[in-house]
Amino acid sequence: MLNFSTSEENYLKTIFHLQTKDENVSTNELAEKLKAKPASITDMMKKLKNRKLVNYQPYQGFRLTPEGKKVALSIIRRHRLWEYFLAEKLKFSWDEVHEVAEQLEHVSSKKLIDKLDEYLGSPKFDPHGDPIPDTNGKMETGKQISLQELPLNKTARICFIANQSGLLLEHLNEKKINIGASIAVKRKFSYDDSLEIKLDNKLMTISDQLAKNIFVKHG
Amino acid sequence: MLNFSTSEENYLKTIFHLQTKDENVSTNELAEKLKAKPASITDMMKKLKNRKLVNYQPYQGFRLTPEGKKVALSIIRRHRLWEYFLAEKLKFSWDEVHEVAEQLEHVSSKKLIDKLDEYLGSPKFDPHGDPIPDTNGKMETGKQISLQELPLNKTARICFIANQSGLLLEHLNEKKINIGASIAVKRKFSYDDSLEIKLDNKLMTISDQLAKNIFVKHG
DNA sequence: AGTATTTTTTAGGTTTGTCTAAATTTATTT
DNA sequence: AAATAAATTTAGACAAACCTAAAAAATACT
Repeated sequence: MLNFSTSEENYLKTIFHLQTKDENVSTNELAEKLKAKPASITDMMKKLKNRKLVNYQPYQGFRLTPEGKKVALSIIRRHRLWEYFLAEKLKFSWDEVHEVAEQLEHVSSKKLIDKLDEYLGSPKFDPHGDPIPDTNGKMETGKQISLQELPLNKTARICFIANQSGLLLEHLNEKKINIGASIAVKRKFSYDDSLEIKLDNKLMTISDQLAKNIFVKHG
Repeated sequence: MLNFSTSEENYLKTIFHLQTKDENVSTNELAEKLKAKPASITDMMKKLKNRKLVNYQPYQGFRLTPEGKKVALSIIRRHRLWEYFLAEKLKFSWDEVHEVAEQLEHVSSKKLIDKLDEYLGSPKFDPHGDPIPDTNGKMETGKQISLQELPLNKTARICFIANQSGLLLEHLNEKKINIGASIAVKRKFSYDDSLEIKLDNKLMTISDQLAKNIFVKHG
């Protein structure tokens, strides 16, 4: 894979996040996300079109080519792996990791990212619950959310426990709450944000604190 | 501390490495180190002089101001901490770390570096044996000498391995001779210049060839 | 000291990525 | 379908960081 400038990488990454199945990304849309002027977007689109990273026809918006998507995914991979590293190893809080990862993601060394991934144990989700693409750009579908964010009566699967302290794990064990289990939220009590959940056809109540550390995926 | 461009940071860092107590750095000297043309150096010196980071008089060479030195040391700190991280945690070999650290050193987040330092246990030497400056730019100053030059019974710390070949590293590994270890020379055999050394309270004999490649610092 | 050589600087140009302002195309409204 | 508004592109400019070639200063050499 060739080398790209920080600017090009940011454009590709942002287009990836903006584009949907059927709709092209518009110049103004991208300009706003990147905090740049529309004229700058047009300039860059011409360049990226030349490099065959986007499909672009004047006045018609643009989208990534398969090659462009591949590059975007590798940047997103770097970003999310660094976020994971910052949170997990350096103990950054979840809301501080993004800014620093924005810089780290542009360090281009395949070997660095592969070794970082290995060192971290090939995590599948970053600290915001977003899936981390693998070397081939493949990743889990859907976003990981905390149990607290799960809408009422939506069935989901437990896939990750954050902030793994001994006490928390012990508590989960006692309540027989395990990774992989099917779970749904039946009631939310606004007084203390505790939840009534349904697990293995059994109802129980869990605290806000606990719910925030249980991550689930739809489906 | 203000923010500097990658280019400015590379200039400051390189001037720091080139300047000596009494001699200014010359335009050509810096041009060669940075693989740039002399004209580019002059351009940048004007800019850095404006920012009061170097003392520069046309045709007279230049050197860092105290402020410039402070910035240079913080870049060197970042570089060496990342080198340590790459070698120690990601298991890069000593000769691969520099190139990647050249990129990582320009990620500017005070918090990142402080947390990285803490995570690594505030190491004092990087994988090449060079001292790592602390937050205030202070670092170990002792002069590096080869083990062959170390006086009898003086305790010293291993800080640098020269001429690192795979064989040498393997050999050191086998003898459990590591950077940072405390070491002293007990006897010198003039027949073949081999040494009897004390390492971790154990006596062993090493060849002249090996001793010449091990660098230590007093203290 | 006067000339030749080396070093350094100046002048002007290039590339990348940005901008503003004007022109153009597309979309919306009456 | 015109007229108006919005979105997009073009044209031209600018800053950073580099370059080449020519000029100027410092140094070295008879």
